[in-house]
Amino acid sequence: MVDTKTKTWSGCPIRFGMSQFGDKWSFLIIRDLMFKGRKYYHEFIEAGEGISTNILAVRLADLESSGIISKSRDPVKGSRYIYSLTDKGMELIPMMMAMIDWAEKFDADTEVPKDFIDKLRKNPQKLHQEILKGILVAD
Amino acid sequence: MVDTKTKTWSGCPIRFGMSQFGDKWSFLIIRDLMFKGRKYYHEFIEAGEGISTNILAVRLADLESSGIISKSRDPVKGSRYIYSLTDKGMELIPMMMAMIDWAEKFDADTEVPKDFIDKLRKNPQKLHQEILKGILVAD
DNA sequence: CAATTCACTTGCTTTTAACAAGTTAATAAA
DNA sequence: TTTATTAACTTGTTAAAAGCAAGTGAATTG
Repeated sequence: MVDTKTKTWSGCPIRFGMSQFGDKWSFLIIRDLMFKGRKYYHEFIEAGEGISTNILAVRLADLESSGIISKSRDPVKGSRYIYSLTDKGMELIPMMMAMIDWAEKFDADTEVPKDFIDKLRKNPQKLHQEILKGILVAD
Repeated sequence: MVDTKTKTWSGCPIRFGMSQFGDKWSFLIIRDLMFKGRKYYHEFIEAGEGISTNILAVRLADLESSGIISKSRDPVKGSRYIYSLTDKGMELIPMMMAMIDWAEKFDADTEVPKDFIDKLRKNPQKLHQEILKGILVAD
């Protein structure tokens, strides 16, 4: 995506957000990095959402050029890369938590672990910190 | 959009959110309704983002069928409709506020009124209430 | 050093969005 | 009481993006 048209494409914060991560696949990649512990290309593919390889490559490149994620060689296995959220990406945690909170209210089929939702509603800042520290237990 | 494929398309809250409002135009329409006081078809067109009429019609219909917005005849001028956020739509306020907060931090060009940002950071619940009551002064 | 794994890239088909023009329903003006 | 006008869409066509399948090239393992 990364919309380059729309005159200057700035001024409005929502428009800015959309220009940086405003599509389904970007959200799902950020979710994987933020909550699911996924960090490799093949893990995003295998997440089962059905993203195609070319689209994943473009989204990862876009998110990287937006400074939301960063890419580095895996020191353990040099043939692969590790993707991770930058500070800028991590600062999307509150927005993602708000979205999870909303979805849990309105979708009966949404399966968020109970203690995650409890923590989210009782002590969001603590949950935020846990996610930052990577203590979060992946569901 | 409204993705009907993806086996059951439920379980994950982020995926659910994406299925209901997960594209640029939906976000911008919600923004217009939530913060800009726009409520007519022509106002969304004239918002200047460049949405085309057919896409706007589809997005409005999708958001309505998701229960995020509702549509009714304008009592003053019966030839037009009024679109408004439902309670479900209003509950997206925290998510939108989190997004605005984020964008303001990372986009130098984002122009959010200072008192809006101040309120957002000092007393988000009060701001939330003001938006609900429609007291919000459009920028 | 041959084979394999991982991370893409390329080419083609299908779907979605953008653009322009036309249609319909409800007032407002003549 | 036609006639025009405004508002809200539809429809048809073109352009762009996504989905799919197969191929490529750099590491690393056997």
